[in-house]
Amino acid sequence: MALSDRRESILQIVIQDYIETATPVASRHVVERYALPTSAATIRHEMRLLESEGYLTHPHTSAGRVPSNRGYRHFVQSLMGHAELGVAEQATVRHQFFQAAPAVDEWAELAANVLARSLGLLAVVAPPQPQRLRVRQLELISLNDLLALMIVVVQEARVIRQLTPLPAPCPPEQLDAMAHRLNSDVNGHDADTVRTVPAADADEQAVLDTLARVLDRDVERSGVASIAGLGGVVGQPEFHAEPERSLQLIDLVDRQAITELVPSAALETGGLRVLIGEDNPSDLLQDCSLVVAPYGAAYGRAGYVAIIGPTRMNYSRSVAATRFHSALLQEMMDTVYGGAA
Amino acid sequence: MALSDRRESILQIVIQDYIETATPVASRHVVERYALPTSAATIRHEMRLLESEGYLTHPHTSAGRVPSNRGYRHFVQSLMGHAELGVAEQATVRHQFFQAAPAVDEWAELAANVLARSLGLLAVVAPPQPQRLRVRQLELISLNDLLALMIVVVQEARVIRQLTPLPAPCPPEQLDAMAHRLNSDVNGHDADTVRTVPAADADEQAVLDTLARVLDRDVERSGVASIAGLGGVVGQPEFHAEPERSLQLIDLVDRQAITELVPSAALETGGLRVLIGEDNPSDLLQDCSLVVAPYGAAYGRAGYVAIIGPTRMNYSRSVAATRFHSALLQEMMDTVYGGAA
DNA sequence: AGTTGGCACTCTCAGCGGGAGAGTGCCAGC
DNA sequence: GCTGGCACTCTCCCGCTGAGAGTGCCAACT
Repeated sequence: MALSDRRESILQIVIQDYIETATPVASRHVVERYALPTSAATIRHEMRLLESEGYLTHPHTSAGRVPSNRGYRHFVQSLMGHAELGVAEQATVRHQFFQAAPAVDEWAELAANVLARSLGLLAVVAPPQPQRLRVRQLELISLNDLLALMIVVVQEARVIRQLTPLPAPCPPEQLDAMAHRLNSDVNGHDADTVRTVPAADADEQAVLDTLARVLDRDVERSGVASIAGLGGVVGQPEFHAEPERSLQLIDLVDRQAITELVPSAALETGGLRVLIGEDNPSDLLQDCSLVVAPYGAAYGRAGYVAIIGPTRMNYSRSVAATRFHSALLQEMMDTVYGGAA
Repeated sequence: MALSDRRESILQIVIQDYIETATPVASRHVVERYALPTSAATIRHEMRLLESEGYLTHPHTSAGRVPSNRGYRHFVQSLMGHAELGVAEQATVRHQFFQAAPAVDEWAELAANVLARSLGLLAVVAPPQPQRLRVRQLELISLNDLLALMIVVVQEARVIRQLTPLPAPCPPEQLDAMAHRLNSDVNGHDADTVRTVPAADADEQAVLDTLARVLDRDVERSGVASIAGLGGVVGQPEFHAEPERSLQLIDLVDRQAITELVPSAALETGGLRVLIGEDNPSDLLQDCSLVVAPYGAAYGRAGYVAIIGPTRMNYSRSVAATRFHSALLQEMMDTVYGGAA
């Protein structure tokens, strides 16, 4: 059902006020602060109707109004408009990114930090996860006759290091020769192909085995997300009241488990999504909202930029920042790895 | 002053009981639980004397005894004995480490996680920070004619990636040739020496400049510590009571600022140290204890393994685990990088 | 029909007081 | 030097109360 213009603007005022103050907003407060040309009684009447339609709630009889999840949802869809980050802020962030080392996971780390700081909420940024890694260059460094350090540069711009035990003693020069020989055999190949390369001796076999194993292992590892802003989010008043809630969240972050709560469903749609309260798949985020946007789908399983906070978060800023960062990460990946993909 | 044997054993019982239960320990509780051959009144008398000597305190008149910082200090120095990790646990941890990628910072990450999990406290592990980085191999990958990706493998077993803009257009084959040419010039050199290498053209100059810059920058970056176990430590009862305290700590962790609170003074002595309560240099850790052990001093500024928790932590386990992990990290560095240092 | 002032009603929150419980401190006797 | 007994003190929990904040509704007004 459609809301009258006045009712919509009252809803908007209530939500924005509540987002700002975190206290239930009273009718009198609304007319005074926003200098409305009506009396408190009228606002009260409208609020009552908004409540009966499910947009607002009431913690208890003698408290002001609080937006319901439905209210937030309407706000996000129709009321909030399309905010963008300020040009100055955009420029600052861009600058930081181009200064950083050009590794997707370091970008993710940086993005999480910047987002967390600027929004005061929890930010989770995961790099895209390639389906497979292909060897670009293999180097073997002799530590002693029975132990070598393997360094693999892969086309997907990661570098992997791994210790390899050598079954038969192998002096440095021999190891160099082996690396040189193997390089042409494995160049451009992924784990499965590496497994089909024939080995000249036991040491070569050991090296090839290790190589195939780390190529598989690092596919997993490259999807690891960066998390920042825990301090900001547990400092929010909603967590202040309920310590168990904060503990759950802290534990989730500490164990890196929030990563699994960013629903893959949200990523399949391909665009930015806002999940409010019970939209959220996990019970642990029941009173929280999630803003998430994917990026880099061309480089494997898509990465994402996500913001998690209380349902009373600043959606406008969160959405703008999330959109900007996901686009920026996409752009940077295209610039740096676009040719190689 | 020396304590009588009985008084010492009572002190030990009180401390161990308090560490376990986190509740003030009463005289009657002591005689019952530990089946002492004396009456509660006697214990009470002894406790009173221990209190007058400063080893115990009293939250209020009708509460049991709680160890004072002095009490903990005495416990750590004289009462606790020399605990070691169980052989099975040692073997498990060792195994995990040799499975992992052989990069100091990943070891640090792993150590922090293992420690945090096994102790339920906050663990901070910093890798040693080399004074300078020396180039082992330089690779340049052409992204487009004006942008290259530089990959530098340094002798200190780190790999650095950085974008480099090229002032003059440079096709891929030309870039490969440049990398090949430069490799012999920079091999084994640090930032300062790289700056003295003459450049053949503007592009080479740009590459060399970038190289010198990232060598300097990554010296900083390589000292970054890993932190784990926040969930465990704020779940401790002492934090439950005071939410502001937890918030401060969470914020410290979130901003990576605890790293600066592990006092460098504690590292200069060269061995394991236990700092209890006001021993601690920072006000923010006033009610906390810190167990810290350095390692890898041969590889630059020493790294460290640190445990942070409430003063009521299990010192015996913490010290044993810290000692074991610092020794293990030392050993692993010697095995893997010992030759190169 | 929409708006407004007024007023009763409801619910929270902070502060107060008292009773139960836990432990100590001390004393007198062994 | 040890012990049982007992008074004393302090916390914690419970229920109560009064103030304050806001609403809901009604009757009157435009």
